[in-house]
Amino acid sequence: MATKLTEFLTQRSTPEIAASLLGKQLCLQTPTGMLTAWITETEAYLGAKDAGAHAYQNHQTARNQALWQPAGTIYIYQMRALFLLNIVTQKAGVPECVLIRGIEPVEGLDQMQRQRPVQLANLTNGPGKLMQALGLDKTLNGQSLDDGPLSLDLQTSIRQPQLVERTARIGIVNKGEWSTAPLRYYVAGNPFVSHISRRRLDHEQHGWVPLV
DNA sequence: CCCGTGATTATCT
DNA sequence: GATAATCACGGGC
Repeated sequence: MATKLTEFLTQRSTPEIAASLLGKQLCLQTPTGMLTAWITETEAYLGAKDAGAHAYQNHQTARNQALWQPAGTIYIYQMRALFLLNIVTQKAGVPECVLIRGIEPVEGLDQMQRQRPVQLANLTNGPGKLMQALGLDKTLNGQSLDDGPLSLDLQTSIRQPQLVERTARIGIVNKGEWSTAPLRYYVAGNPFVSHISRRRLDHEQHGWVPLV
């Protein structure tokens, strides 16, 4: 299983990995129950060459050490009172990662809504919002998805996007070509995606291929 | 002091 | 109701 995850996170480019993470299931074991959700929105960050990345020019600081760890390492950083979740890709020493920007709740929705008491439409459609709904802080920073309470399920309850949209990454400004590079991926029509028009939602299937 | 996110407010339909 | 514009926050450098 751990081998499968390592293969998934190292055998293709990080943009390809970011796109294929859509529909995979994120799982969190909590003292009061299991929380699971499908990934709906991701962004790829391409390490030393990427002016939008924390690891730009191999810039190492105390907070971003996790980026140089092996694939499957959890990288969580804080901004304001928010925590943002990234999954480290590629072999150790290559500081690339995928930012998780949106998830669709599957299991434990009631617990998520207690931990983030807002309307469902605003529960997990943003990188800081989803971490609050999951009840996570930066405790898991530097830990692995192979052990510990947070994991990635590549095999069960997987959904297939009908259409994956690509756009520039959110909030990367004045960074030249990196500001426009199409490194953000999301499930078209899914309501649990940030910065989307409510008018174009798929209210029936949420943008997933229907299960037969 | 700069930065991006989430919340609030304003404007249009 | 939906979308755009504006505000506040607080950690990192």
